[in-house]
Amino acid sequence: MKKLADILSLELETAFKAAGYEAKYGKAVLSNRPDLCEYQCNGAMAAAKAYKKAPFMIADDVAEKLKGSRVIREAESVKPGFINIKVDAAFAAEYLNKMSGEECLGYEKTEQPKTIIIDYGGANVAKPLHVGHLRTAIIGESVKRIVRFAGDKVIGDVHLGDWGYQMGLIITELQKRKPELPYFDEAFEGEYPEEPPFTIDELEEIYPTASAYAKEHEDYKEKALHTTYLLQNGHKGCTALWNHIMRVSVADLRKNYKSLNVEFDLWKGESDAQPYIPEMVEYLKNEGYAHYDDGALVIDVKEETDTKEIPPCMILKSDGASLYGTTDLATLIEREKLYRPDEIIYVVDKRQELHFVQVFRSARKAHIVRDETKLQFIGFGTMNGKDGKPFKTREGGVMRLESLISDIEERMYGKIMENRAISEEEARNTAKIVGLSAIKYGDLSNQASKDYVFDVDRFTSAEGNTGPYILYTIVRIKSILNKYKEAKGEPAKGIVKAAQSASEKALMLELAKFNEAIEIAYVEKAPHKICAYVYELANAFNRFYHETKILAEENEERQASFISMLLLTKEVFETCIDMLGFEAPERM
RNA sequence: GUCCAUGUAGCUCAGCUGGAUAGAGCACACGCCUCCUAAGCGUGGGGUCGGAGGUUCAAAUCCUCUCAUGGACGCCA
Repeated sequence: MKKLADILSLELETAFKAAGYEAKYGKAVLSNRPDLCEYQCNGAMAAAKAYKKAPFMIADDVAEKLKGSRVIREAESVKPGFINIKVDAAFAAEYLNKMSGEECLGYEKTEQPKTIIIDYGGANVAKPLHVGHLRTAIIGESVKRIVRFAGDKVIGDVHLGDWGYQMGLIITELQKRKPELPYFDEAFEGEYPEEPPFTIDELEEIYPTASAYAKEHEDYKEKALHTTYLLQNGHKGCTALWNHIMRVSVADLRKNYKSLNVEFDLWKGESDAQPYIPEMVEYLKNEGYAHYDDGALVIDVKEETDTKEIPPCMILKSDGASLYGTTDLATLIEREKLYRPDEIIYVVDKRQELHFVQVFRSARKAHIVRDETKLQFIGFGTMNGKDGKPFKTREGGVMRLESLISDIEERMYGKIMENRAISEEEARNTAKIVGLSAIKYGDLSNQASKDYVFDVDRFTSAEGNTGPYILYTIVRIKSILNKYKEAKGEPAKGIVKAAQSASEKALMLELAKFNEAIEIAYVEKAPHKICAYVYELANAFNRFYHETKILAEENEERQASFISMLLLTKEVFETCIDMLGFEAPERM
């Protein structure tokens, strides 16, 4: 359904026209002086020049024509030429009732759904997730959910780092430790065992050990490089081991992502792109898109309008090996072939922006993607500690995601036990839910492209603009609804009556902004806009809550209206936080 | 060196396709639970919007210059 601001604009346009001015000046925007009005129109000042007339005279004319509007209850012309607007309370109630009857709470889904691939996560096989993987997972998941809600067909791809030197290292280290395994016996003819020769814990220990060892020992490093080569060229034993590594590691990754409420539709990796590379390289050479420069095969991506030198995109190193960009281009070939996406969104650290400029330009130039395929880079900033430097453990190492999460859960658990007398099991469970909201909201409430300070105390504190504060608000609503249900049965939707108090009306207008907030977040792919909206809504609700006795209200009709509004508020909240990637507990 | 981003209250951040007195939260000082979860609500102090010019009736917002910080700049991912 139409956004409230648009409905108001329509009224204004009509009024401007009726008063003899161009309709385009009649645009309603949210008031920046809530003490004076709810919406405002600045068009009279813009029109003043065109009509060579004092702005307040125009505003007067328009305000006069707005009298009798069903939507606008009050339109006042003020000082230089503002038109201050108050929405009709009955109309607002009507609007909410319509909202609660609609599938997406009044948000209009896109008419022509696009197919969009979101590339996020980027976990590395056999390496534990660490805080560096947090932002892409959280932001990517939220963008995915927003876009999906908006009606597009979305495919989330984790795009695993599952190919290359790291795998060679792991296999080499395995051979050193367990040389008797059949995978290393070139004469072995039988079936390899189904059981992997290691556990996930061993696997996660093996990589850092091997990596460190290789740096010190040249012969070991060469062996690892050779093993990588063997793997990439289909060596039987290596491939079998690689499959084991993949299975064990991916199972563990799934578990970890699940606890973050992050779900991928595709578990593709760099290895999936490899089969496309030889043909792609031939194609690039034959068609003249790529050429040799300093021994390396590159694609020139410079453009006339560049303000700085953009280096070429490298396809093959001078030793013939492929690179990051090669895999990315080959991945694009696969994606075009399998999914024909209208758009591909990469949620990646912003420091990689140049790399993606090179890849995108190469893909266009060489027609690896169709001209109409949109390629978008969403770069996010660094997660810093309280000292403003990249987030580290107290010892200065990289913090594993698991420990970060359990730290936060522990904190939330303590807080819950302080405040409520509930079973340990429920407290643990609630701590998980609330803890996740603390982490995610703390991240998402910042603009993605900026660096931000990850402050555990602040995020978990539940005072101010935090996940726990939002959840607390929702829990309050649930509590009232449950009590009402016990006493009077199932609450009824869509019977909201005109507001009678200021805080009630403020809440209603806040609810009515839902579709606009989602649209902005969708267009800008900006989860923090949803956070801002949810926070405003929570404030509006809590103010209303404080001065309104809902369950004690004696007027049945009025109480039913309150309850109906609460149902809608809860639904709006839950829809929003679902887009942020977390949920609310029953109690906290 | 070149290019990009950022700079808003003591701290953490919104606002940036120009509009009225620049907003939150934390912290600080107060006030509010015989009443639906006080993890709440309210009141107050706190600002050269990094600096200087310019465009405009109107600039935190647009343009130019400048300072500070961070980042990226062909064989890593």
